[in-house]
Amino acid sequence: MIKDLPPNTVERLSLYRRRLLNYPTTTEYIHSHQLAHLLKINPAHIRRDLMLINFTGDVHRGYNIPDLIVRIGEVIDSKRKRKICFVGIGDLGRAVAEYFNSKETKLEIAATFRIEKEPKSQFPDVSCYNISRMKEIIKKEHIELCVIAVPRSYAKSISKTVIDSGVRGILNFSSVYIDAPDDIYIEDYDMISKLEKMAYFTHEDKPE
Amino acid sequence: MIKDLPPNTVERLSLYRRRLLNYPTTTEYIHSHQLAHLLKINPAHIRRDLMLINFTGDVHRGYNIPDLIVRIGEVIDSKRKRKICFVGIGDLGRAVAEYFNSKETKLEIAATFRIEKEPKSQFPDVSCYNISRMKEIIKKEHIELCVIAVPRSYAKSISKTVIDSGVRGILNFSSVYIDAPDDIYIEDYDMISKLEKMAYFTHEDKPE
DNA sequence: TTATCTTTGTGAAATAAGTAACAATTAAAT
DNA sequence: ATTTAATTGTTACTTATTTCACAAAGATAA
Repeated sequence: MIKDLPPNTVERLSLYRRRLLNYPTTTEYIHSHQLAHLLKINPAHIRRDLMLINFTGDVHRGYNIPDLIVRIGEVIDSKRKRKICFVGIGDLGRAVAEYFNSKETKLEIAATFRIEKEPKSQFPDVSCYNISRMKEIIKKEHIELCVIAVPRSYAKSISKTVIDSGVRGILNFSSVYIDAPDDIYIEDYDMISKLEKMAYFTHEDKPE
Repeated sequence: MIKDLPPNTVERLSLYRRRLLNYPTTTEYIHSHQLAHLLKINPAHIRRDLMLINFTGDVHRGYNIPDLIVRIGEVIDSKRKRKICFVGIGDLGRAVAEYFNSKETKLEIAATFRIEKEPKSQFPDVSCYNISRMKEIIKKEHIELCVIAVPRSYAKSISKTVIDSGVRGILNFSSVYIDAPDDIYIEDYDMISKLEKMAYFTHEDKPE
């Protein structure tokens, strides 16, 4: 862990690592502009972020990939494992779950919850419960982080339950307002507003 | 439609409207600080955004809700309907789909695609096809926007197909790099980096 | 050996995003 | 009629984020 990095830098460091983990293992070094290209950002941005975490590269070969992966881990990962649960998020969860099996991450999917009465598990090694058991399981498993992607009508009470259960952070896809104490980290993602923004910036009939 | 609004303003305007549509219908006016509270932002921010779209409020009653909803539509919506497809996104899609039935939106889910050989539709009125039929359907239906949430191994070829089919914008949840021409709007959302960021900002063992 | 070229590391500059502050306004209370 | 109180609209300010631009370093080629 390192001091107080800007939120955007933390997020980018995580992205750098993900990209590097998928980089051809035959290459040992990468230049700032190569990594920048993969992320569609400016090379100076990369250099600046790495400067912030005191990681230096070689003027000619660039940055050593394995070392950088390790360094990013030292900086953004906590020492212990952090447990996550997914509430009502099937497909998207499956799309990202493969990463959670890598030993590079300190995050672990400890449980999933669904609205159906007797849900079947979507992931091989992760149990899936009905939402009525959330509080019990979250406490028992010491789950700290939570992703919520349920319809409006459920979201409010579910968020209340997970907060009561001791969760420290929520990634909220549900588009409802979550009222939480200041020490709970809430990140809202509203897919519809992203789509409406995308619609705005992709249509031609712009002039009023 | 109106001039060139900052991307973040467009996104917020969309959020304002969503919140207002869910506001109790008995209330006709809302103050900047009330709306700000719902969005966890600063009231001045609201006033600024509404200033940008030339919407004025009443010094005492605040902003007229129905009028504001209309004005936001004039500003960010296109005149015609825009069709969207979801690829490999079941649950999250379902969680947001209810909004697309409202006549306030110009967005319409025209099709969903899944990896399974013979997928069943998740939405009452939307057909679901196997991904092999994407190009055909996207062209036939004139689908312009696309949300991709498939596992890594599929993402690359799917994004290529949808771009070839004429889609104008992609919301990419898949964490793979999408190489697209400049006139295609790509918005990447990486859930894992969000979770890693959340983990960083919610753990106590911060000092190095 | 010398010149050329490329890339890092980083201060400075530029841009974007968000917040504060307050005059102007006017309803409601006195 | 006068005061009080609240809220908008807007300018100025602050902070955050991104990009530029270039010296320093050193490999490679001439």
